[in-house]
Amino acid sequence: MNFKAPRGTHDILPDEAATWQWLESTARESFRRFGYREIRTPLLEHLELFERGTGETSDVVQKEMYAFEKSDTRYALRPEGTPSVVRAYLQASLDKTQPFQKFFYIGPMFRYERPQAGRQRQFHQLGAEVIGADDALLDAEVILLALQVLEGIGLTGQRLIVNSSGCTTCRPGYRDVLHKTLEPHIDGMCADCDMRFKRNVLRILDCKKEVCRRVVATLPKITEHLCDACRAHFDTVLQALDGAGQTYEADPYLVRGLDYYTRTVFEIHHEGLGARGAICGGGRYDNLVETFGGPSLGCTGFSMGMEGTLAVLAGQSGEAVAPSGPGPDLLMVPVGASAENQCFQWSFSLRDQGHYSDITYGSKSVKAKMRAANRSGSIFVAVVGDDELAAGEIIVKRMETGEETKIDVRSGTNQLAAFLYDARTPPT
RNA sequence: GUGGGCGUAGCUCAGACGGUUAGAGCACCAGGUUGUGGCCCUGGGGGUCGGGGGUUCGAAUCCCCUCGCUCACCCCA
Repeated sequence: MNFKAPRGTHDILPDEAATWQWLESTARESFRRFGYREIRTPLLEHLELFERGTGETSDVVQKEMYAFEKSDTRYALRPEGTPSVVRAYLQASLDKTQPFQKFFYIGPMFRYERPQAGRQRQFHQLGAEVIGADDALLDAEVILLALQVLEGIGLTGQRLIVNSSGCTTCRPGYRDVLHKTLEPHIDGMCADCDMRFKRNVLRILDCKKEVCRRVVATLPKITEHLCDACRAHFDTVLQALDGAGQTYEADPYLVRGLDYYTRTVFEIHHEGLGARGAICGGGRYDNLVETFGGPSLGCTGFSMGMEGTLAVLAGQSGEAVAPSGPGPDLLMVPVGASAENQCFQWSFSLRDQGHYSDITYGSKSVKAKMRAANRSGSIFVAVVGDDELAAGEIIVKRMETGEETKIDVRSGTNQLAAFLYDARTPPT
């Protein structure tokens, strides 16, 4: 083999594609029930969209983007979906015509990282975005929606973690408090935290090193420093989750990596996903529309990693999660060139009449073709040679029982089609 | 970008104090049935032992380099 798929990318072969389609259709049904409509945006965007949207200080933008220049224009393969959705919303002037929108998307994203469990360079996300309202209930809605998708595919054992990250009014104050409280301890903490102390103190909160965790445990919590509006917003979210009977863990040290988050943030974790526990994350981002030159509009949403979700599900159920597709209704095994041509035509005609019909190809023995027919999962198989052509009738064999039925084909496939139709219609 | 583990047939793996022609199971193909599947029997194809270099009379096996996969860190879905 001369070529391999690039590192961090992989093929989804037909057997596996069935599982993906099943995940997608299950998610689509959840989106439909919640009133979210699909949006499809380009995989290719202007680099600046993510620099300003996702945030110049985020690692995603700083070192993980597939960026390139063509004819003096800088492009990037999208590393996430949210900025594109907001851009599309504004570009279509929806803020002026129908400002409240619920979107969902499903598709590939690209980040240049070292692959590991549940993480690829081309990976797939499904997600939802609500633009145009600041109701706390919508935060609860997208959380419940994300959980609904996971329930829909039968996943169990997921944990919901929620927090508020404040807003432009109260977060700066909390940041100062953290700086002051951490100052005396920072020397004893890890090198990464030393960096975070200078660049983005909040990140220190979710450092996993034992030394740092001990210090973090003594730090003031953001929930104690929220402004009144953020406090009330967060309480409403939690009450809505309570009301829906949804359990959660309020973790005051939950921090998210993208710059645009305000107020509600959440993650859904699952222990089946190795070290990185989050299969889904999201929250509110009330400043992004304005950042892109639009009006001040509240937004909230989530995105879910599909590779990770399927990996966790596969681990849970042991093996394949979706059945492979059914075989043909009728598979014809032609013997000889004229039979092959006739079977080809009959098969084409049967398809026209709504049946999944096919013929075996290749110059193999009948025995070999029957083996292949058996593997294909065909309900009926018919061996067709000169005798059948001369008699004008073929013998279809029900593979499961071996039962054989003669069918007249002198006037084409009508009787054959009717037989196949009856065979799959349960008797009344 | 950093660190650990692993690379032998399509798959799962044996073979490792260096020693004939590198094996098994599964899968695949063919025959046993001149035109009938599954089960069974028999046979067959398929490997530059990830790649390159070195040590040696001799390397899948020892040494060095390299590539790939994988897990973890960073970060994140």
